[in-house]
Amino acid sequence: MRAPYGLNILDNCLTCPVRGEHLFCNLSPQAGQRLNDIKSTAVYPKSAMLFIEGQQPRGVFVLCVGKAKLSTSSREGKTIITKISESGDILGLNAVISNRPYEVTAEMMEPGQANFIPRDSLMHFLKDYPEVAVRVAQQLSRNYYTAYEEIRTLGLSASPSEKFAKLLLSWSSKTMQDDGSSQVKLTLTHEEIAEIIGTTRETVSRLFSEFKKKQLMQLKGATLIIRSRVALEKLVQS
Amino acid sequence: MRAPYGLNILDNCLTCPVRGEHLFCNLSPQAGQRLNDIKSTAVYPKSAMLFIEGQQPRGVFVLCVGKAKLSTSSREGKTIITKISESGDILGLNAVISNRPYEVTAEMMEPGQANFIPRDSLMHFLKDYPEVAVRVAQQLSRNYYTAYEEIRTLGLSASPSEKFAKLLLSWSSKTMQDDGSSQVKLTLTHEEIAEIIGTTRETVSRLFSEFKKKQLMQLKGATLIIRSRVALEKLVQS
DNA sequence: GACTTCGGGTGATCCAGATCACGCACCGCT
DNA sequence: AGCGGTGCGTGATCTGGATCACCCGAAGTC
Repeated sequence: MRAPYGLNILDNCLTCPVRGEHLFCNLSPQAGQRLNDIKSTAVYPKSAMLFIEGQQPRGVFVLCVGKAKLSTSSREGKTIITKISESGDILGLNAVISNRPYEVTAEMMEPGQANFIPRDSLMHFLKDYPEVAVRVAQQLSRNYYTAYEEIRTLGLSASPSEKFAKLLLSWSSKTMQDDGSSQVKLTLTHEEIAEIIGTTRETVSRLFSEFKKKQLMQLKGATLIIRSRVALEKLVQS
Repeated sequence: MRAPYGLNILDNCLTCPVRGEHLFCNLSPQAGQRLNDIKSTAVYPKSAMLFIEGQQPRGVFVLCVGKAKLSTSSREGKTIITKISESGDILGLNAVISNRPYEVTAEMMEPGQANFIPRDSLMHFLKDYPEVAVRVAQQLSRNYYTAYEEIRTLGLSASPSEKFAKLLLSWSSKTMQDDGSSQVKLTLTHEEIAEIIGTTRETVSRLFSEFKKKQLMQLKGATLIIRSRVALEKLVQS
């Protein structure tokens, strides 16, 4: 299914994986060249940690292949997953720009590959190519919006069912069909889903049963079929 | 107590209110001049809305005098306050940079004054003065950290008591004494505090009694006396 | 084959905090 | 005074999920 990772894709890894809409796309030739010079590529096994919450920011990672989960933990070990990053995403940008410790832990969920750009090189790069600095600002601002959405979800939507419905909707919007239904490969465990919506594994289990019973979704093997977005949206308040 | 607001302070309003550490400080003379040209100043009464969640971004506001509360609401009217902004803060920057609707509502909590910079002017300003663009990126990144803290608080710390303790700590850190105690003027209603920590007014009332009983704090008129940070910190987990 | 490990399902119990429902003090009215 | 509005304190009740405690099946692995 997924493209194999290997040297053959290294080259186009920084060059606009899908729709060419990400940070380092459509740069001037010089900027592109410079970027190529300062980046280095590495392959990571499953469960590899790109960086860990609290570490000093070494640099940013541009995820090329594989998914990574971003999470924070409290001292007692409670963990929340704030984002599942995919190919093309830039990880660690905030920490690097503001020179504060990484605020999350980034862990590969499957074998994959990423470009690394050291902090110093990146900062110089931004100084030399102001066009890129503006792009970075916009990227940061998008990150902020995502975070804000998260705040709204956590702060405004009370019940686990609501957050679960939101999560399903966010999944379904990626693979929309014309008739309003959609199919998603379910790669997360109940435990992980629980950490995303801030509840317990048991509750997630019960939510699955409940939603199936209510005909909101259906499960065939690892394929999740979302029946109607409309019904889900009714569950979502905020 | 608070300095009166009036024309006499207009001029230094953009020039580094306290420690000169904010976005538009220490600019080159040209940049400073340009900034002066594109800004305009206005006075706002209590309860004035600088902008409202969902509006198209007209521009940014630099708060000069007065406090403003930033909040989001769900459709059913549940509201959370995400930040109490004070003099020197820049409001609406994210929306303007990314050209998305304002993600919060900004409402003056007391009469005050702010500089307004229209979106277009600001964007041109950033293009012309790349040094400032980097500063903006850093400011955005700080905003992001604040948002992230909020997520941690909402997502990781379970109980209202914990969040309340956190809030008290954040207040106390502004006016620290040597002996670890501190005094704060309490300007918020229980209702507002409830909206900050995501609970109900009644619970906030009970938290006040509880914390007083536990000798964690004391209330003299509108002055809140925080006894020991250490004890509060024990309540805070994440 | 016997083992552990991991993900998942489900019932029973419990409790913090939301909700409801008051009463009370204070302030600005006219 | 008399009145409404607003903020606060507190009891009584109810309930959604966390927690605990199992069991089960599938997939390694020795």
